[in-house]
Amino acid sequence: MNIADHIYSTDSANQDRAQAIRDNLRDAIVDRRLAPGTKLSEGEVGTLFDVSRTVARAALQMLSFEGLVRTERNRGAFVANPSPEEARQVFASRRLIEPGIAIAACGRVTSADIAAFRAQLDEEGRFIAERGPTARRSEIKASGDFHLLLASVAGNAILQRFMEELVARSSLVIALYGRSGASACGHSEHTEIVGALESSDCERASRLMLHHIDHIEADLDLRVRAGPALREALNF
Amino acid sequence: MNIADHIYSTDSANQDRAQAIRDNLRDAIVDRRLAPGTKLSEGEVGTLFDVSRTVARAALQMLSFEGLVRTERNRGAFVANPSPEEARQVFASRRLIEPGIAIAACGRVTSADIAAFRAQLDEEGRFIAERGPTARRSEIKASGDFHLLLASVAGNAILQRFMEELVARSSLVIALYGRSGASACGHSEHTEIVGALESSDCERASRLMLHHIDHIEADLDLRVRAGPALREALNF
DNA sequence: CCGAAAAAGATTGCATACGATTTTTGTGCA
DNA sequence: TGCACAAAAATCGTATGCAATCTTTTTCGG
Repeated sequence: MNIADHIYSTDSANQDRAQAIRDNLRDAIVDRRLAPGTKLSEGEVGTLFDVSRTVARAALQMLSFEGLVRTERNRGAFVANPSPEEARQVFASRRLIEPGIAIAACGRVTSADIAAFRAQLDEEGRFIAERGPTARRSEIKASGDFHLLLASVAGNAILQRFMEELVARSSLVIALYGRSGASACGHSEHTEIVGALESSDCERASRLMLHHIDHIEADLDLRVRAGPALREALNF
Repeated sequence: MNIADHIYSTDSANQDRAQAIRDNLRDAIVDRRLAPGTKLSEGEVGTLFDVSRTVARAALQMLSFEGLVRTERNRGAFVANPSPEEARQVFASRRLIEPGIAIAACGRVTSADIAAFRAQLDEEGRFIAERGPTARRSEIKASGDFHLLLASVAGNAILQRFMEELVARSSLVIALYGRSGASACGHSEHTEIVGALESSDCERASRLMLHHIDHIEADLDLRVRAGPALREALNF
């Protein structure tokens, strides 16, 4: 049994190893342990997870589909470095989809779901209270998980997958363009949304979600700067 | 210039052959030249397109991500056979997304776009007038292309890709569960939507789109039947 | 000393090879 | 004939090898 197996046996009984590697890399990207622009060479990924380039390549292809890595022919794969325009499109998509997801979830939410939401909110709160970069990462991830939980409650597998992609890309965007930690604010908004769900006020849940997304995007600084392009050119 | 060109010209010149094979297979699936449940073996696809299994496998993996192909470990890839529940989710997703796309497109549409829409509608009309299964296939494809054209006008690459997936899956669903050819009706609705776009009546365009999707779904017979499961069991 | 061309090294794209698993075919027995 | 079981064929999952392409280093002329 190799290292990778040891790590991921608990994670999930994924059909193939490529998917497990994909999940792991995605977490690393979303957590910002892998900075935008970082090169992900097939060989390196392969040796890191103790698989051949074939499998590593498949994992990178999956991430490329999700928009988390960008591949250039004969050059390789890099952690995506979304432009301000892409960032705007991500949030435009979320503004379009998530209020509807909130309504759908509101119509199907059970008491067990509410309990799951409460647990999720608690975890979020814990990470916000903590200090340090690790807690910060966990906080971003937990914030995204709230939206994914909502999507799963909505009961539409297709929309759920779309949301997974949008949340992951949002994490990248926030990492790149986030100005402050308006996270506490985000947390209170999450709490409000759960409250609306609990009282079956679907219209309110939808409206709160829309405002929430607006607030997240308002915290971004999407002005074009030379920074990212330069860093990109220097292959950093 | 067809829709596919329209979509991918902006994206990038096709990176590799796998993508070309993917496009080809997708067309075949959407056109129903490949029936749901058909086995797509890596070797067969490879020899058919004169590439190695490696490349064929990559193409099948892409289709699997789009939901057009279902892969089973150690068994292979099959053209997707969406269940009635999946069909409902596809249309629920479209009801959520496409009215918003119509509004976005309405706010950005140019006279050149209108001309493209007119050409698209003309082509649709031609296929409807013709008889025979080939025209029928082209008609379904043209109908989908209308929605993809609208998505491209909306100017959001992420939503555009979501729509590509949803339209492709819709074609599968219609092929499986379509009752009649309410296509003429669909055509007239497309015409109306273009009219709304032309007069910049965004609210109306959005409303017409929602009704249009409802009409398409209303033409489906989503009752569960033994048929597909049996055919599936027989590996046909 | 600096810049450009050339060689060396690294990395990707793709094909092929081989073990593992599944499916099909063939055979013996009731 | 019909069924269980084993051999054979087909197919998949994965590793590895080679050519093409890109990147880096070295070398040489100015």
